Amino acid sequence: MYTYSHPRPALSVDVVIFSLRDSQLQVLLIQRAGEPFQGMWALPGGFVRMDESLEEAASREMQEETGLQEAYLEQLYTYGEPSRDPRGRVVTVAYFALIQADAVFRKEGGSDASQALWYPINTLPDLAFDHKEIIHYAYRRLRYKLEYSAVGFELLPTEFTLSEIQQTYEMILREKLDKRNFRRRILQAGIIESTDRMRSGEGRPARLYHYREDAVAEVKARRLFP
Amino acid sequence: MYTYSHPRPALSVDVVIFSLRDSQLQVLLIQRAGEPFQGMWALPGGFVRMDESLEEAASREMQEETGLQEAYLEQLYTYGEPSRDPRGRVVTVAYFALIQADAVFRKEGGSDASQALWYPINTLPDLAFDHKEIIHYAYRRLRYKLEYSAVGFELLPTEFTLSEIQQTYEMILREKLDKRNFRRRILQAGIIESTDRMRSGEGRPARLYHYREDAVAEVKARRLFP
DNA sequence: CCAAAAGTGTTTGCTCTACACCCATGG
DNA sequence: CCATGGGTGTAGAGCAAACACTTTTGG
Repeated sequence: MYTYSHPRPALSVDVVIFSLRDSQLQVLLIQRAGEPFQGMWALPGGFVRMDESLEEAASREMQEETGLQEAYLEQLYTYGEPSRDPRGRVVTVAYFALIQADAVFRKEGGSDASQALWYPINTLPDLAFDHKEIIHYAYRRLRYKLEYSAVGFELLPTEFTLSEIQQTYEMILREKLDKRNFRRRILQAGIIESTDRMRSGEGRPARLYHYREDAVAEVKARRLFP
Repeated sequence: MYTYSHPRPALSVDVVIFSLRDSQLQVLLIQRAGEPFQGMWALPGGFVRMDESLEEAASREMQEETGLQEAYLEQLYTYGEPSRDPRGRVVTVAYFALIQADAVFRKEGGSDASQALWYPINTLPDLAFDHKEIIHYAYRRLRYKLEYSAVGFELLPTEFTLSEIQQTYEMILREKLDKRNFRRRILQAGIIESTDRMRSGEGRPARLYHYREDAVAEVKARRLFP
């Protein structure tokens, strides 16, 4: 069943890196230096090395582009259409990553990227390969997970106000939420704790909260047939 | 960024094939003919060919083992730990498949499998590679999807009674469901239609229903923060 | 004192859950 | 006529949604 000498597809990882920047959900893209799709934008990614796991490869690519090692990282889907890369067979394992808004970010791209830039999810440029499809799927998964898990906190700094969480949710879900219901729910869920610190800005200062690492925030989906 | 001459992992697909047999959820396994793990049981699978997509490869493997081409097939996860295959680097894309209970089944295994057998999900034998982990993840996903989608119908014959659906759900979820609530929900969901046919067995004959192909049965998960 | 954002409860409707008896058929 | 599984409705509890005003600070 398993043999050793046969033609093999190349195997790469691509990472959809999300972050909140300028009050928008943005994706990190790099501009392609060479052919094909020269000058077009693409997801950070590269080939999987023989001695690293897929997750390590994704983490390494992210580190190379952003300087960040610690982030929420989740495998998304594996794309393997024979025609997805014009140069030959390349199968890619896509990951999606969430970066905290206050994380340090190394501006200049990694070794092999000519340029790295953040793009708002709603105004993406033309993308190389099937990367547009990958990003849209990642965005769909993010919205979906937001509804039944606490993944949204991965995008926030370690301390945040209730209004900031709500804005995050509104931004990603693209809908307005009721302030009182939102606060009641999130507090009842027991996944955040209030600190004794406040943040001053315009208007009345807001209490700062932080995410409870030990929180079990998975919520059972409503069953079709319970 | 992309180059062409570099060592590449081998790429395979493995398929977790579920079916209801003898009123139990069962998985199709093959017995390994050669080393490593000779004589142990494993998932049907094999290498991806250069000219086929991943889904085509999974479908082909399923066809070789079961004789079935038409089935529900969904990509599950890609496993790529460098040490998962003792012979070298093999990355595998796992799929899960659901086969209707009344589907014709070619008993003898395919070309390279010495033997193929159905095992109840609760009494699996020792498994080669990381296949136990893969099956458990597939089972978890199946249970999960059952709760918010109509995927359960993929396991049923084209016509079925309400009791049969309920038994299917109870079997997979491993819990007893209330008959009246179950029936009300499934009928209100509008994903099945009654026929004018009945099935006689012991006791009062039961009305037969069939699945509406055009049904939109995804149910919004209960939101943590709506 | 005014602008800006933070913070706070209650009512109403709907959905989920629990629960028990009669019906139709075959032997 | 009896055993077997099929089929049916309702009341109570808990959850989700809608909704507006007061509080605190900085300028």
